[in-house]
Amino acid sequence: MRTEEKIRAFYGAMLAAYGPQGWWPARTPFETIVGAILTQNTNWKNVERAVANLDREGLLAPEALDAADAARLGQVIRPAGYFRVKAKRLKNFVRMLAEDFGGDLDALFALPTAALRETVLFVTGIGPETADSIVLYAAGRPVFVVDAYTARIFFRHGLIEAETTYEEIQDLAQSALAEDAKVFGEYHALLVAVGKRHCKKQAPLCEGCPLREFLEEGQPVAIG
DNA sequence: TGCCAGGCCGGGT
DNA sequence: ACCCGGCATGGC
Repeated sequence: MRTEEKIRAFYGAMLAAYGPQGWWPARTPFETIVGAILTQNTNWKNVERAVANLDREGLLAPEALDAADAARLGQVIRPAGYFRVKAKRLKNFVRMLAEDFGGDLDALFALPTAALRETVLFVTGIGPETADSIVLYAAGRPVFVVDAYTARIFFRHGLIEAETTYEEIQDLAQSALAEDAKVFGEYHALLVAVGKRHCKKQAPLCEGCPLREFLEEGQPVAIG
């Protein structure tokens, strides 16, 4: 099976196994952005606590975050880990939003996709994955989000090299799939679902993995 | 109990 | 242009 065929086949297999994931798990686009920043290299469970704290403190709004003291904000989001760094990153985003878009998320989202991505990416603390998560899940644009699970699963199935870059993986996925935000969103969420259950860093738990049928015969599933 | 989680930055080479 | 240490909490 060719690489792009395989990427398409993965989708059906994952969907059949787990059903639609309905990502991003947030009530508003702004909460999606906050979650995207907080979940950097962090267990989602911890992010949920931090988001609940923000909500309780009335900080799930751009103006409130912009006005909040960074040290206090850090304490509120503490369960998410890297709390000092992430407090700064959240504030970096809302500062940009205030300065360049009058604090209006819809004004930011009025940008064409490429400009939107670049603008968000320019914020210190927002890298490619976080930017794409925002562009896809908060703004609803068709960009494919690549994360650690994406790279690991694709690599272990021989679809990419260990050195393949973020943009290369993204291009690969986007060329294999229809340009559809809904599909991209489900695909990424499903990869995370598979990854959490069956593709941990140490030890590929291929037993019961819905993608197991796509492994080459006798393929030794390299760790990486 | 150590390893890992839905990354990214900044300084050094 | 890479390479790497640092950032931090909670789950298993």
